[in-house]
Amino acid sequence: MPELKSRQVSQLPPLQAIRVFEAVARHLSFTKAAGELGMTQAAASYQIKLLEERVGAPLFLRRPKQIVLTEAGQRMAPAVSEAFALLGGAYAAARSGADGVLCVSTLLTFASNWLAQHLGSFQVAHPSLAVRLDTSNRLVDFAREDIDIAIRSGGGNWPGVEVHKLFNADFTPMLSPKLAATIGGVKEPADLLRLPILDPGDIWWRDWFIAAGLPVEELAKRPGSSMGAQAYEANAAIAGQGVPIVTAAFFKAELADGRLIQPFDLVGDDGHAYWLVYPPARRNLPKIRAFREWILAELAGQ
Amino acid sequence: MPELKSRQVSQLPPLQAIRVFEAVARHLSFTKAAGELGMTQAAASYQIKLLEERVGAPLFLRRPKQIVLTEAGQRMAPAVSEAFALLGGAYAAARSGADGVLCVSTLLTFASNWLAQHLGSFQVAHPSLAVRLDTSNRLVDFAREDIDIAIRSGGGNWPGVEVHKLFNADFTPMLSPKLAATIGGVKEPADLLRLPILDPGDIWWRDWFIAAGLPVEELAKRPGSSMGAQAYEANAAIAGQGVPIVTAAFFKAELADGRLIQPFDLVGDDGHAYWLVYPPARRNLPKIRAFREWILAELAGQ
DNA sequence: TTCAGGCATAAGCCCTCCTTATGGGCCGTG
DNA sequence: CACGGCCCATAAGGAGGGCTTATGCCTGAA
Repeated sequence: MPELKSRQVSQLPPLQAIRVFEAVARHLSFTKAAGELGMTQAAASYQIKLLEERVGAPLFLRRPKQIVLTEAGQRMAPAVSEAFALLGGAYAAARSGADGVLCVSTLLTFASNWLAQHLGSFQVAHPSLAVRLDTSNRLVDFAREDIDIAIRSGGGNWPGVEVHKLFNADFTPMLSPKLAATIGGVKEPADLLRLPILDPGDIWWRDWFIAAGLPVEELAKRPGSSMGAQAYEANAAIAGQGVPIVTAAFFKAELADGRLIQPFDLVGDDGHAYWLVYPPARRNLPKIRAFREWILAELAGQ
Repeated sequence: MPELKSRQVSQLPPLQAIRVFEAVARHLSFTKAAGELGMTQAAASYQIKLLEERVGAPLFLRRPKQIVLTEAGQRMAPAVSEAFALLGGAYAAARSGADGVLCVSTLLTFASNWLAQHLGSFQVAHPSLAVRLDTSNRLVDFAREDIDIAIRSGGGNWPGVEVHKLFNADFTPMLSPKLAATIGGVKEPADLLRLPILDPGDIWWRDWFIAAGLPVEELAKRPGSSMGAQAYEANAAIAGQGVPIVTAAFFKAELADGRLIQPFDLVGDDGHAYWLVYPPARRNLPKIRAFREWILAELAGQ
């Protein structure tokens, strides 16, 4: 469609040439403008000549020691400068805006069990970065939603995204030291049978009982009450209300300060893990890099 | 200077990509925008992807039946549209402005002897074209002065300009019929010796006297009074005050209506001529073309 | 007169950007 | 439910725009 093309071309000037014109008009010098634009004087000369032919009139008068704008050039220069200022502003705004807000899509579990406790340190480290959490269990599609980076749980084999493993979604019983003390300490798995089990219907309990050699039937006898989020169960555990089976990695802080204890090294593992994922194209964006490095360091450093 | 270049590039976006972005943002469709810009959908997709990588954030969310602007895209779109409107306006203004005013540099002689009588018909034929005359005898340099087209006298061999010969700068005596009648008509060159010679010091008289076989000494005896412009001498001649030697082509109208007569076919010619000149690059500009065609037709048609 | 600064021009090459071709996702309809 | 249409993404390939280097010209200053 050469016709359409030529029509369009005549409506709007060659942009590269216009950019050069703007610089030349500001400096009133081909050489200086070329320097500012990072190109040679010859290139600037070429572009101006091109533009003059398109406009149909000279834009500069070549005087010995300097150039001056022609009437046509004077008409064009102010508006062009303003347009470029606008363009530059918009671009910069989009760029910095892109750096200023980080949209994290995260699983509910991860948000309440881990991010809630740790995000503060990220904010402190990057005060200029506003974090917007988008909490849902959908598998976000970076092409369709305005999301920068996400936490997913699963096998880690998603196409078209860059992934970093955060930790395995393993599970093991946890309880408060006080509760353990009520039965003289928890020495072996069977001791758990003498304590309240939180959410005994959880599939994880079943797996763990099997791995630990405990009778699965015991679980069925217990009163079932699913709390949903691990954080709630953990709180109940801290309060001494019973023993949940949870992902230890979520509660490193509680383990560290003694509010909770992990009585056994035995952990269940269904092969799933938590992953940090983002589009490969944005791997090196400052905010992506900042979040990635922070979260990996945070997990490694504890 | 790769450093400078990359710095610059990061300050201002890739312009072609921005132009595509503007169209896409307006249509909210890659395909339609590509159509408007006279390129393929693939090209639009490519440019948007490029821009998104530069900005560091997606600008559009790809939804099934249509695309929508992301937050970053929304921030950018209005300013970008405005900037392009500005650019388009400035460009159009420069373009049309370039077509609206025609600067003609002309020799004093030509202006008063020919243009003054004829320019009116050009104005009538091109009412939207304003003509600005720049009258001087300098040899204008199109690179240094804001001139569109010029009339020059000389050999016609100037480098770097396009030339059209208007007519030879020949010369021959002219006089009013009444003055001729006072001596019973002018039949042969020698008859002129019985009449007043206007500006007898003019080199043209000398040349013509020699060509006509008249005694050159006669000229020296006459009272010298140079009037300068041929138009003044012609007026004096019409008033019957004497005989000037002038370029016949300037006075076709006077010859046609009988105010002046050219008694002899003998014309002097020093090889010079009047020429229309302009930069080759502007050969096809509407206003250049209009003036050229008009002046050539005007001279041919008489 | 020579030198320095600045623009124009020519030749040549690289890389951007566009095209064609193809595939995938989602929608509607028969 | 399958099929065709619409729209966008991607890959490969090619043309030409636009940059660089090299050189020349002009002018004003020393």
